[in-house]
Amino acid sequence: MTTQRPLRADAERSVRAILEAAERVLSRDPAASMEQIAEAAGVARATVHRRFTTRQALLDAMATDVVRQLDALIDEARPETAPPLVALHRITAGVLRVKLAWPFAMAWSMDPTSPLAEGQARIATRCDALLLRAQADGHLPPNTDLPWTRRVYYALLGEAAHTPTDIPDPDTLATLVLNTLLHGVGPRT
Amino acid sequence: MTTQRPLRADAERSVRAILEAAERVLSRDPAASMEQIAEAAGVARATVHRRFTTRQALLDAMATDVVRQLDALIDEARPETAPPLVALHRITAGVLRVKLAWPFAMAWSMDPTSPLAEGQARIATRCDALLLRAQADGHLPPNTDLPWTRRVYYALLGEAAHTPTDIPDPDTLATLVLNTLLHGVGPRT
DNA sequence: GTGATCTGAGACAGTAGTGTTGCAGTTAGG
DNA sequence: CCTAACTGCAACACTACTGTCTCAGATCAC
Repeated sequence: MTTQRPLRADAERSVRAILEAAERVLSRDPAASMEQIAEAAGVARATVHRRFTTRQALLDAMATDVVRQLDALIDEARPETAPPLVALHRITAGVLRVKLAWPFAMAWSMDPTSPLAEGQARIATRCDALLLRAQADGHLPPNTDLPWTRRVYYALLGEAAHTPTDIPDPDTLATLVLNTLLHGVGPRT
Repeated sequence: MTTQRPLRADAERSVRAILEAAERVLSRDPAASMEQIAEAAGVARATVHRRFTTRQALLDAMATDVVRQLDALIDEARPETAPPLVALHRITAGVLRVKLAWPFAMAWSMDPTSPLAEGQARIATRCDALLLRAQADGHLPPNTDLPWTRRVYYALLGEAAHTPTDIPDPDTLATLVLNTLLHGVGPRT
């Protein structure tokens, strides 16, 4: 939808500026107009429509970009070969980085009404596979409810990314998320 | 804003129908128009505007109603006298009931951009007080991060309410939420 | 029953956003 | 350097929603 033949350098710059501006503006107000996005990007409204024929196309581009980042980040964590908890920590920190930089795109791309069911499902599957490895290593009980576990994991990620403190460290947050996921907030016996 | 002198019986009925229709429609599409809401309520669009001068007024009324339900439900759980975990279970089940019946109003009333900061804060305070009692009874460790605990609790409530299964039982869900909150998904040692 | 209140229907003006187009001027790239 | 690609600007048609108003008729409350 967005690319047909390679764009010229300045056009490529416009695309980036628009995507980043859209993130800034929409994370503050999801109903913001194309005009507000254009203004924040420092381009004319017509230019936004030239690069993204429709508002929906812009949102899709943002979501696609985020999903691509997530896939890449999971690859880098070596989820099939690294020790499960290590891979889990890497992925958690990586996802938090993306969430902190692209909160709107992230939320939208994982929304059930978003047109990225395929990407969502692929990521969920990879997540489940890693959780199964963790289970095999005894970090999860044999009778674990896998869907519930994944949903709790997602929810904790979302919550951690909303931390009010300034400039949170993704690795610290990842530790918090995984500790909470595995052991809850109750006393360690 | 909404009530000045007691409404006539039929007007009261319209108000209820509109509120319930708004919940149905907006939980499917948060951007739905007043016309769609009116149609779902079985009244004319003008009637919606007569009862709620503005779209915002309608949303506020929904949120206010939900906050009132939450306060009542917390009262009934006797959070200051009942054993902390018992009160917590009652409240959890109650909140889940409200969340299942009023998902949109609930989300909107707890949204940071919603104009109900006061109610949100009061409920958070009551929640914290109960968590402190649980801590005093040894159900939470002494060094507990209370805000994080509360946010995890909220997140788990939200996740449990999105359970895809049909007609989930609030008490079963409450047990799941509290077990996960206190012990996580890892193996019980 | 009677008057006050509420409703549906329809029309109205006003606002705001979307997506398109044409054109003159700028910029990138071979 | 010269062409093709890109941009800003301004205008345009279009759609959709909001909020208001009027009025005739239904419904409630006393």
